[in-house]
Amino acid sequence: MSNTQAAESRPYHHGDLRRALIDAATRLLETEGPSALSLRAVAREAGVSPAAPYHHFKDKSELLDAVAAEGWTMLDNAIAKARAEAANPAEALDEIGVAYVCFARQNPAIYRVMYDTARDKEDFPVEVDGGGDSAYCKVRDTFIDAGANPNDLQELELATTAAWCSAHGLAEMANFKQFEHLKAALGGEVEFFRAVFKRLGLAGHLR
Amino acid sequence: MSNTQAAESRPYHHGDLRRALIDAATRLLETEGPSALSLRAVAREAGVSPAAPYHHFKDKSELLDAVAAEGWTMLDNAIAKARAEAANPAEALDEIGVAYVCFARQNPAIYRVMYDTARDKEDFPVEVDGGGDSAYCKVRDTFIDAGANPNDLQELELATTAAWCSAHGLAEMANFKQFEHLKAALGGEVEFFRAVFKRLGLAGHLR
DNA sequence: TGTACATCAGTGAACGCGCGTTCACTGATGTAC
DNA sequence: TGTACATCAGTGAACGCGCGTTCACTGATGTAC
Repeated sequence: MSNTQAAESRPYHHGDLRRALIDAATRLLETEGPSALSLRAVAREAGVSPAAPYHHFKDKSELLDAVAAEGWTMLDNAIAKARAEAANPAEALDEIGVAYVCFARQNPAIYRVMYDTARDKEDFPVEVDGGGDSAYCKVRDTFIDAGANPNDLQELELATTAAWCSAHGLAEMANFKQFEHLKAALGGEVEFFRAVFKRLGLAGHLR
Repeated sequence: MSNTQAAESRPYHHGDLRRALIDAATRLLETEGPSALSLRAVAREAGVSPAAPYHHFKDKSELLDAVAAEGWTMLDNAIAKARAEAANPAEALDEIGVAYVCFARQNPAIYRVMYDTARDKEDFPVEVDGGGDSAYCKVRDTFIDAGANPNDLQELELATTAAWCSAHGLAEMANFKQFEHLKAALGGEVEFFRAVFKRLGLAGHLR
């Protein structure tokens, strides 16, 4: 009806279909769940034909990779924020954990895709080596801040791994019904997460 | 060709098709991966027609539930064994963790199905309440053996949850390439798992 | 500034596929008398 | 022990479906002269 090129009319070419497809996939993922995520459904959600995505992604898995990559960036940011806002390094470890699990709880389907694609590649999408600023490195550096010996690399990696696995495990199980009375007793879900990390005492027995 | 009713000829009725279907699903899962697990493929693997499974399972998800249930039983047994064989309660906590992760590593696809069906139900398939002998209860009781106050239920549940989440997280990430040099440095995968649990110090700071 | 043309980003119809499930059926098994 | 019959556990063909991907195409955009 309208011939303006504003919001309601479809543009001649799509401003940025790549972006729109990633957003559409994310939206679908969170509203319909991972099993509903087909390339056709993503195209439908974005309002383009089923063939259009192929101009931006080699195939379906490349789209999923892009969604996952965006998820890791979001998670990186959440961790950086938690670290920056913590009062001290020991608290930072707990708060990073809380932020991690909160991210997973708020974006469960994206979180799922992040690990599914990682598992397929048998590859952690965060650089473990090198002085990068990946999420993994941020956690490791926080252990050093908290008093870990920066020269005992093995101990440092074990500590980081242990912390990361705990957070991932909690993230995956956080929605189980069995935890509901614990959450209620502790005054909320976030408090429950914090209590679990405090119980783990991540920074408690550094040499 | 043969008219004996021994192994090579198909029996008139199938001795125990329900069992055979669960086994076929398990086999497919571990050889082809979760995405290959269709009801038709399971029937094919078991050597029956696509409609045959419907005499034993309402639908596909009921088959998956049965596979998952079997997995939980296997995991329960592995945990019971580790607990029984440990020299003392504190060691038992670590060894239960190791046994847990080893089970997941040896049956990755079943493990995946176990948690996928659990997640769909938002339900831990181990009884948390009641004096049952589920895996969860075994871990909790081991904490009591190790000196936890049996009357501080909240602390007890937090400890059990923290331990369980750690094990689950490690199980999901154990195959990532980034851990390979840690495994090598520690003398093997199992030693790596043990080191992570020791680092977590599960029993270390009980009141 | 205007025109010719290559390139790019879409369309929509079509392909072949495997899926979950249903259906009417058949042949073996178990039971009542 | 023998027969009639209900029940049970299979078969195999068929259904409709949505999927990933390809194809020839078209219309808008950008560039060279």
